[in-house]
Amino acid sequence: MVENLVIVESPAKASTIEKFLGKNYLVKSSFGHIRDLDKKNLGIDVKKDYEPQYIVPEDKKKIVAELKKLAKEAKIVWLASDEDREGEAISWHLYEVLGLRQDNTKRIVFHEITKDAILNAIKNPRFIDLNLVNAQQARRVLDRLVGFEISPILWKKVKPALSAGRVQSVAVRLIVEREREIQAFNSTSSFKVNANFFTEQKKGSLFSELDNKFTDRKVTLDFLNKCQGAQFKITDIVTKPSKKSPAAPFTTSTLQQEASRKLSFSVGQTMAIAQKLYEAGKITYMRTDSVNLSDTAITMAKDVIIKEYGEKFSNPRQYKTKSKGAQEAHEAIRPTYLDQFEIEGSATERRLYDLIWKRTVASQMSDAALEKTTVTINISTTPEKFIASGEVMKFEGFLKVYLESTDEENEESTERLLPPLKINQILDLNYIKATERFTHHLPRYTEASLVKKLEELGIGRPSTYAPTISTIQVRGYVVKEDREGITREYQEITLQNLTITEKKLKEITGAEKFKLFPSDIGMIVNDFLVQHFKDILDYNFTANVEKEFDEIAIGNLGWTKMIDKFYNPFHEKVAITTETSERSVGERILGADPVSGKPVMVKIGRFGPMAQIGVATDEDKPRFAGLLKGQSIDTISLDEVLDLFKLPKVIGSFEEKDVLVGIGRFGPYLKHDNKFYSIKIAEDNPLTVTIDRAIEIIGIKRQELLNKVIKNFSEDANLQILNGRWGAYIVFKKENYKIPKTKSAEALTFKECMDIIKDGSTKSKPARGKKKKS
DNA sequence: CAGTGAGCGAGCTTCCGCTTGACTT
Repeated sequence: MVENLVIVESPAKASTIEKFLGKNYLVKSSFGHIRDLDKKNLGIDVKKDYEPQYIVPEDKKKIVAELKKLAKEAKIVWLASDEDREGEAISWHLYEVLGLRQDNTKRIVFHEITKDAILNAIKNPRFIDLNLVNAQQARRVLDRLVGFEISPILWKKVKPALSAGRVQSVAVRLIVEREREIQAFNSTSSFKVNANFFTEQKKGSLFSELDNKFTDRKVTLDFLNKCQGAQFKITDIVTKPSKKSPAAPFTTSTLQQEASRKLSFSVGQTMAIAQKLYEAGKITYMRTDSVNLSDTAITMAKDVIIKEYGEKFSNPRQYKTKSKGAQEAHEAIRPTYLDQFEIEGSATERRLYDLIWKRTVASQMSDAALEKTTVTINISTTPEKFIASGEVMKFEGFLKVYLESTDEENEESTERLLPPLKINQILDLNYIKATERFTHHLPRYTEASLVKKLEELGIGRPSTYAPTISTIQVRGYVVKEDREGITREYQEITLQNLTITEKKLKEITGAEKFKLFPSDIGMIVNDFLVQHFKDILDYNFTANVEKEFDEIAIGNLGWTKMIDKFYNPFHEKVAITTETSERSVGERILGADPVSGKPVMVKIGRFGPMAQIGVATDEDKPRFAGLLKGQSIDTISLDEVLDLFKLPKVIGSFEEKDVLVGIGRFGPYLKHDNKFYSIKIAEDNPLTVTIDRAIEIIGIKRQELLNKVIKNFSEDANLQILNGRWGAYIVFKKENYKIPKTKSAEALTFKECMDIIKDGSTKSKPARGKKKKS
């Protein structure tokens, strides 16, 4: 029997702490929350003052039973869950469920996993803070009420199995509104003018930009005409020191952003890799909103920096959090041992570790010192000026290790090293080039930039960013995809050797990679929610209720009182909306069909977005067509819809059989000789695909099928060895069998195959259907 | 796998935040 039982939230933490505490302490983990509201119904007795109906979920019963047993044997139970709202609630639930008593229970907290911090916590126990617990109950109950009362309205009015919630619905709203801004955006163009001068007998060159942009071609030409034969003189040189400071150590959100920008990881991937590193003891806890480093970490960093880079590079500092609603129960994300420059592990683990190491070390290094020089160049014939700017690094500082990336698209910079220059120097013009540039719409969100935005709004927590991003995609509100850019023409006008030449050039614009786009369902659900639940969809809703949770946490407000004030008007709104709102299928009438005169509309059907000509009556059946991937109810035009009804059609013949192009359940396809061939929208347009291209597609598919077969057997046509996604496998009568790793697929004989089949142990199970509930 | 598409409708779906495994393909 052990005298002291310590309960923390995470098992990795438990084993670390146990080492610090010695034999008299047994450290166990609760694996997060051990109780939650009943899931089968609302889980709240609204009539009994919102009494929560807590149950221990199935997958937590085992750990609860074990803790209960250990608690009974221990003299003192130390509740050491995190020091935040959720952590306090975990301690309280443990207290209740394990049947603890005041006299044998102590509540302790620490923000860093160091021996000093733990021992210090043990010396300063307190009791469970019920006000903080109540703030958590209010948070929990509010989220349940919002989610479980609004979602069923969506099932009724839009589509079954949809969901709404305080966090996810706002995330979707951000994406829908950004998309609409982008659709409404009108790009304008202007001419950016750069000049390049010779210096020092044509050895060097000086690059500069005009302090003005011209709105059209004519004004630009006028300007260039004036510059022909003009004199260019340096009138001013200003040199100013400047500095750059390192970014704060990683939190969950900034780690997700940097791993996305620098390593192209999705937020889910980043968290999965970080979890591995954490469990291996390589980094501190990865779900945190704090930028704090422990004293030991700061000392460690200082030692490493002085040893590796020298005294001048060291600048120990502590950062302050800027994010709204941060609870700072943990340290920032950092390497456990800063003197471990690299680690063993998979490539992604090593890369993420490297990123964390650099960020942490850089945060403890000196500012970089720069010198910025701005040179003004007058033009004798016109008041505009050219500006050349240069930057010289005086001291590298933290930049030796790491520089944070930004979300902005990389605009070409004119800042570079300048050649030696003097005031009143006359410059010899090489060329002036005016390039037409277009204004940009705001960028679409990536997973990581959406997390950043949510954090700014104080919505969601480190532990939920990745799951939220996943939920809105799983529900089909949002898709992450690439979009190909379009080719755009732009003009370039050059003055060189006293002649002006004009060129038309082409560039690709608007290409997107791994960006979040709202789906039709996402837009319809969003519009419905914004219309009927404006206050909950408000970007400040969370911030406002957080203020009330804070009041509850300091004992100024009763939690059921707060909920009551929210629930009464909310529930009434739910009832009214259920009663009176129209079914919402996002129907949009685009005009009349030029052939029949019947109305043409788009809306959400049973199987997704569709177009329809005519309305169902007793004698008339409407015609239907599914929308293509990439088309949206919100933006599709009448012509595009009419095109959809031109399919299916025969586009020619091949091997004396018709080739048909159509759009089916799984997108556009070719049909030939009763076989189907998918058409990829990114590569071909089903409406304009030619017979020649169709034959090519058929050929490619046939070749793929040939490559797929590794071996046929004359003994039995049912038996084949095929090449699949996971290597070679055996197919026999439509069942798949794995090939033991010891055998080579090509060399297998008929008998060996039949033995494998008879044995049956490597038979693959049928593809998993819908997840069974646990 | 491939031209579905409202109306009677079984029973089900859903929230946010703590934490890790179980699972194939």
